[in-house]
Amino acid sequence: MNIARDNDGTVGKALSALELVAAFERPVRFSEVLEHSPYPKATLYRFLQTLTNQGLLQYDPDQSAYSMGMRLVRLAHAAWRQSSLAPISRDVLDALYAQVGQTIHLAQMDAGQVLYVEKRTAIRPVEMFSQAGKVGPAYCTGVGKAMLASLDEVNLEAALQKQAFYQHTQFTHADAESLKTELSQIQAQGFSYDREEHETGIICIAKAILLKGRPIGALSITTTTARHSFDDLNEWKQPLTQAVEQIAQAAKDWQFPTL
Amino acid sequence: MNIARDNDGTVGKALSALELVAAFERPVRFSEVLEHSPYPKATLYRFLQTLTNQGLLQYDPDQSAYSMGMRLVRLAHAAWRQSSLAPISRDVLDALYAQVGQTIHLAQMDAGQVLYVEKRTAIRPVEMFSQAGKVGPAYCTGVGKAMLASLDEVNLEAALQKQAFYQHTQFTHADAESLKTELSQIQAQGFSYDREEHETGIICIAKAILLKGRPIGALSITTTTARHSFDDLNEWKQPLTQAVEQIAQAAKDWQFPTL
DNA sequence: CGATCTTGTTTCAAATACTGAAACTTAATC
DNA sequence: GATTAAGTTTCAGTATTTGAAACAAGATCG
Repeated sequence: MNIARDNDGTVGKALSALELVAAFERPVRFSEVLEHSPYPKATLYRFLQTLTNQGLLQYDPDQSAYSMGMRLVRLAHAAWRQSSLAPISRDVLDALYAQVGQTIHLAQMDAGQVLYVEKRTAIRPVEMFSQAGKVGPAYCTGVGKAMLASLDEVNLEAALQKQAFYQHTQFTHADAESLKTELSQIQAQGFSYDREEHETGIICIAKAILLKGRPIGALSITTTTARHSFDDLNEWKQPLTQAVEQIAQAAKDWQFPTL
Repeated sequence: MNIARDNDGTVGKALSALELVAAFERPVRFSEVLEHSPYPKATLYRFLQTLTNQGLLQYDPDQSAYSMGMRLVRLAHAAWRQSSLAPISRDVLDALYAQVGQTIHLAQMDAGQVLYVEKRTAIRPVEMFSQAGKVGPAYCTGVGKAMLASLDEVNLEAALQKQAFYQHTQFTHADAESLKTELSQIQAQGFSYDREEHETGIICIAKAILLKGRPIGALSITTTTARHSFDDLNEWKQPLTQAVEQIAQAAKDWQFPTL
């Protein structure tokens, strides 16, 4: 998964150890981490100690297990506030949600994957980190394809390298070629669609948010095949476009960092 | 602020550089960071490069400015899910909120500070990272004092070292002595109060969540002097206690990592 | 109950990566 | 076009990291 990120000396290695712990999604014992680690015992041991010292990991002596540390939450709060589209998009999303009444996702790109930074849903208007911070694949989601379609040659190739092309449903793109064909279409029409490519029954229309020609995020309106047809999606083109433009404008004013 | 965290070789130093950028709460240029950094130019430069490579920072060539990276949000998502009380407390908080109808905070300890991991409010039921991940002082908040009061000798001393004792209002504790006196009271009565110590007009009742005698978090019900008197707070003792116990039980079942 | 195995922690010399003054390159300003 | 400021690279000296191996501390077994 992380191919090109480990070339950064001690810091890079320590972070890859952190990522290792994160992957378990539960507290893990030292030896479990060791099994999945490329580093020798002593080295990994010191990494985990350092990370724990630094508050990026937590150690529970009772279970003798490591889990992710709360310092990350604090740091992410800073990241979310200063580098995510979420804070500047709040009002726009509220308005859009009021208008269309469907589930809305705001996403950004991270390491070839889609990272959801904000969401609106009927049931629970906003869910915390349980939703924000979640990652998803780029090659089979509306927001993912929208962003890929407006990447330049170089960045696109890099991103495509990282796609897994796992066949989630019968509609999922199987390879880069097939995906590329759709990307040019998306580029032409300005909208991207998810036609049950990620999950059966789930469809959406999405549009990239551009700043200086580069995608800084994407916005999508999601529904189910039970409630709407593919054609219905197009009825949201106008409100979606308006919301995207408002966010783009806000980002421009806010001197938002380009990807 | 970070006194004892820098003794961890390269990783610790790099993280302190990251924290430096976080402190600005906006994109910063290299030289701005340098001014506030203890490291020489070349060293800091390499740190920022490494952090950027690793996705913990983002670099915007147009503004030539660094900001916090999205990888942090992804990592924090993992932390929040596996190490915060928030996921297991969701239903309890919903029920408590339904019952008392006041603002509710769920917090944990991080480096002597209070870290809010979940919240319920009337206006916007749950706010994302804009609320979760926020940090506050321990010495002058209900949740902070509740947790301090149930710490053991050693950890308490360590935590007290880190308190700023900034005089937010006329009611704020001015020093460790004064605070300690109240802590023993809190310990005796099992509840902690914020009597406008952090913000004028804001009062709350809080209670620590214990696991094996150690505080793993705290829960508070907040209101204003305009709407309630100090005595009114005691009417929530029962529901608050119940919620705290439910969360403690859930944490026990979940083998929640102790601080 | 002592032996054996498993898991976690520490040691230490060799190898490596980090350090930071200084030189250099750009870009901005006058 | 000269001057200053901001950012980037170099390089030898040095401090850190590395990881095999030895060690400790529990568990498990015969």
